[in-house]
Amino acid sequence: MPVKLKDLAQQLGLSQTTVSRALNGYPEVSEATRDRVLRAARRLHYQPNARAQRLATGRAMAIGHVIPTATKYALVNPIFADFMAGAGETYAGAGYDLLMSVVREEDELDAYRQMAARGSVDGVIVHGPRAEDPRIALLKSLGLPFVVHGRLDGPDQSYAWLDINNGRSFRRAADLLFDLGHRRLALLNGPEVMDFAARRRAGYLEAHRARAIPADPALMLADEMTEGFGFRAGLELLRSEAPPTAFLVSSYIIALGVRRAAETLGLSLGTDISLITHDDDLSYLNNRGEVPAFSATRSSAREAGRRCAEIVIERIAEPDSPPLQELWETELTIGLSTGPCRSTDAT
Amino acid sequence: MPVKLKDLAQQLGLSQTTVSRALNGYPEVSEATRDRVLRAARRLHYQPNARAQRLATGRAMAIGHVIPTATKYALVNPIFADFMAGAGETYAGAGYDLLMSVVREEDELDAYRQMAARGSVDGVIVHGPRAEDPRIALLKSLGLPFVVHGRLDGPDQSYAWLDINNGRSFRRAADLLFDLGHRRLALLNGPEVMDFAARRRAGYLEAHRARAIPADPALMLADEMTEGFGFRAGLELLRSEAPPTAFLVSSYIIALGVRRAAETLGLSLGTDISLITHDDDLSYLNNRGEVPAFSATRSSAREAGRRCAEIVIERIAEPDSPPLQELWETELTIGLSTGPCRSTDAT
DNA sequence: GATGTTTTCCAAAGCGCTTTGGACACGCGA
DNA sequence: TCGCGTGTCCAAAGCGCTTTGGAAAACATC
Repeated sequence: MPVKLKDLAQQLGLSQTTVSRALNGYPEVSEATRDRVLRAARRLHYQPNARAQRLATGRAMAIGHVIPTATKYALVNPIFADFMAGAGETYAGAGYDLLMSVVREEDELDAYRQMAARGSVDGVIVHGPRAEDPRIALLKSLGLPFVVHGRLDGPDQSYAWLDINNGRSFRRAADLLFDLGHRRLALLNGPEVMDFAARRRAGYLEAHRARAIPADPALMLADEMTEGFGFRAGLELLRSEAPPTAFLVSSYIIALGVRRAAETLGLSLGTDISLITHDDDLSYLNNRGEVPAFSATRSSAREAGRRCAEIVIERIAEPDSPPLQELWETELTIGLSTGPCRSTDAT
Repeated sequence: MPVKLKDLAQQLGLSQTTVSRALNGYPEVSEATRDRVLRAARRLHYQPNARAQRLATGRAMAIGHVIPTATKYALVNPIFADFMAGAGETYAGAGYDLLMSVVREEDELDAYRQMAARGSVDGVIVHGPRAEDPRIALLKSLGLPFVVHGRLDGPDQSYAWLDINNGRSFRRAADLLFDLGHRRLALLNGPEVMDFAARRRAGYLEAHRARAIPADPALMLADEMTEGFGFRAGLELLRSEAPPTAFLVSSYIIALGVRRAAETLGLSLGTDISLITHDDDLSYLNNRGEVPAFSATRSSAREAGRRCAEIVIERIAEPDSPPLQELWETELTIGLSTGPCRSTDAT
């Protein structure tokens, strides 16, 4: 039987009011009694009942993350764990809980509605925005504070988001490959209904346009970001009539597949062909070290999680403040997977 | 302003009691009025306030997952996302929320204590049990229903767990490699303070003992299950005086690193050297298809998540029932990474 | 028709906190 | 002395549900 506020008050010969105020740092209580209260609370291992607190304050002290358990565009992807870990750290520090709701894709919007109606969270983080994503409008109409990890074009641009500069990131990566003499760059992208993938493609195309190099549609593939996709696509492209000399890929996992394909064909990354991947700096795919295995556009998913959590907490505190929007640049780091173009017909 | 029970009752000209009972399926209400109530609830989009419900019922309707944000033995590993997705599906179906708490490793036990004391969850799932794990004893003393994903030896064996047969799994894999003529098997394991890793090592050793083949300590490595570990260890072992002809590795991610090492040295998996990995059947590392890339001991992390969630929900419903313990066998599936031993000195 | 029994509903008391609207004591200046 | 602010504290009224302990009505039994 846990000790409750009433018990504590009784022990101290004080009212619940005073004890509550003492614990919550209100000024209407003398330092002497506050001290007494805190001391007793510690001694009796008093922990306020979360359920009661939430009802009384009308706040859930929780942030929601809705994860569609999709067959397509699965969010159950490698960056997810790191992002959540980052967000979770911030929540813990701020006294918030992290509520994760895994739902079928078609129930996704309902999940948000329900969170709002039932009051089980004070705010949410929106993952993986897609083109024409209905979630922003919904959340606005629900009045539920939120922040988007990523962003999206659309008529209404007044919402909080945190994104990396996907366009510039891939533009720069493509530029680098061009500078190395490559002319035929394959793009292995994530599903291009996802906003981030669309922007990366745009950056890739922009780099071509800037140099008046035609972009070959046959070199631009998009699919789920699995190792298998990288392998199959890599194999197919490298065996084709006019193979690419370099790859620009959207995820480390895809890159691993491409490397397998290359090595299956006896080609070596960094010498025979070049590759630059986006790298979410995941804890279990460490691409650091003196010389990283892959040249990469790097941005930490974990750091993004941390910051998104901060932003949503700020928005809960001040829902009417102008929405924060942060665009992070990525680091373009050179690793072992890039080198000058060797192909004879490249020049 | 959301519609609440009181409003609904007023609208219907009924008491809150009756409406509540009608909604919650109690028998003390006629079918006619129940129907009327449900209809009105739907029409007015009534959603019971979760906070109030939790306080009134004394149940949190949430399951906790404590994730230590460790530098060592990080749980932020690839299987995590899939496991959570599986568990989340079950929770959603049963009306439970998933509460995730990311804490510093030294605060881990406190996180459980707090969950129990504050009543923010009804039960927890314990991840990644380690040797002499204090969590089981703690949770028992807290009276918080729980299930362990994995298991561990210890004096008190009466707790619920779900584990794969790590010992037999690696025993069988080693046997297969022996049958293929290999005699020097490298073991690239996870940190052996983790129970699963210790059992895999035991299985590996048992296979050696059964054939009276000495196990070379130089071939047995354990570390964080990263791609980098696989690469470095693979490189080092393959370059050594007496290299292994086959690898037994604890994670797909490690296996990817070993493959990189092998191919860096111009060796090909399945012909020059063999490899069997444990495969958690992760959605983004699909090792299926007609012939999988890796021979593997396979068991779905997602399925495990689903089942663990079911078990913990059962335990919440009946805390005094005898604890369920499930030991799953893995599938030993043959892929492209295994073949007969070619080494001349193998026979 | 009187007496149980069952069905159907309700008023009110929680759940364990926070917060409102005083009450009381004390010190201060007028 | 009075009045007034100020610093401390408290009783009680929420928060929005569930649940207890009836009461009234409807039905069955003799």
